[in-house]
Amino acid sequence: MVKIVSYKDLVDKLTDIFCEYGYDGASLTILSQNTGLGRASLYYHFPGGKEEMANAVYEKITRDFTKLVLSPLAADQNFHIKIKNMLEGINLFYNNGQRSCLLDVFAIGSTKDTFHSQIKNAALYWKDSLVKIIKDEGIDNNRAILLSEEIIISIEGALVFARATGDFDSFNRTLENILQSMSKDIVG
Amino acid sequence: MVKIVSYKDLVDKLTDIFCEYGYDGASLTILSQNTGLGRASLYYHFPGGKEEMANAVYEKITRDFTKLVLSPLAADQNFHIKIKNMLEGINLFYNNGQRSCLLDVFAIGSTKDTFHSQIKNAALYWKDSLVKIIKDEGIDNNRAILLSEEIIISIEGALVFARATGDFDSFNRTLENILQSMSKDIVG
DNA sequence: CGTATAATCGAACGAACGTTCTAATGGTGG
DNA sequence: CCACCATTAGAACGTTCGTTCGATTATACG
Repeated sequence: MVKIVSYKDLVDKLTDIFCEYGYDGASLTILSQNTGLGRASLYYHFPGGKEEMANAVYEKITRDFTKLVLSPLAADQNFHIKIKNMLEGINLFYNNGQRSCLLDVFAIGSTKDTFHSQIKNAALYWKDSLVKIIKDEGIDNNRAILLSEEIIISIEGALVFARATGDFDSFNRTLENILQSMSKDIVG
Repeated sequence: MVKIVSYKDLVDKLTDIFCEYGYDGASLTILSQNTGLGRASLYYHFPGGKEEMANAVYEKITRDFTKLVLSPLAADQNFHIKIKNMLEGINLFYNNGQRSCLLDVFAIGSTKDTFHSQIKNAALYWKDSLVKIIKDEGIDNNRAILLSEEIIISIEGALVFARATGDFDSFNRTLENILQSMSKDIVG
């Protein structure tokens, strides 16, 4: 277990806890025990309580996703590099498929109403970013949309499958498949 | 809102509630209000309390999934009919993609430990069933495994994407794509 | 070194939790 | 019509929830 020595470490740890127990399942007792901080200490860092902790975690996730997944797509590089970097970002973001719960945690339970529109926007922005760079390769709009959705669907599905079966290799295989099929679809 | 007049209706309603709030988020107050039954009445039908309610819901889901998705794959029909029937079963089971939370609910929070091995077994059995009928079409083992995983991953990913974006048409499109790509992969 | 402030903690709060109790209904067969 | 049992429900149970309090310990700076 990683010792918590900074605010960043604390948010990281909270992320893990919320992923494991869900927002509603992560009681203050659990949060206290798993962080190693007393209940009151958690309230020192997050005066808004559990809700503020969830916000901090979600903001961190959003920052990471933007940095690791979205920004590579907007970089000034050729198509294959952009896709490749995005997939590597996905792998980092989801920790080789072992952190597949990041979205589900906020999409279910008490946090659903709070974050649903944000999750929706993120998903659509991700899709639009893909559509854009695929169209830049000369693919027509409708087909670019379909390909973009297929990419996202494959990634999200691979996460679900990996978590359900415990077979995390399949996640990496899926990412490789996406890269290869993109080569065929775009170049060939 | 559908009036509850039978035990089956009750379990159906509980399924919806658990899907919306998650297991930990679905308090007895919520369960009571949304079913229209008093707290004690719920305990009359489920003496084991909330845990027994979750078990009943999970058993119902398992029965439905077996009937709608798995059994078509074991039927005595040709390959395309089997895949087609399975996809139609998926569409019924997930209610056109609008009930995408069925697994997540039990995969997160307090119910995780209880149901994880069962979910894993179901996923692997689904995959094995697909591998079997694909191999029967003359496809070698490794490729059959990859195709089977791709099918499941596409379905699960489409559910996640549809829920995130609210675009449930994409779910049906994905199911159609699977059917078409299967035609190409197997026949062609 | 002393002091201000950052950070910690266990104890205790009211509210909400899952559960159980006791009593009142509803319909069905004698 | 009555007796019976399936089914209902509100009130109260002890427990745990998220939150706050009061006070103690570390850290940093003049």
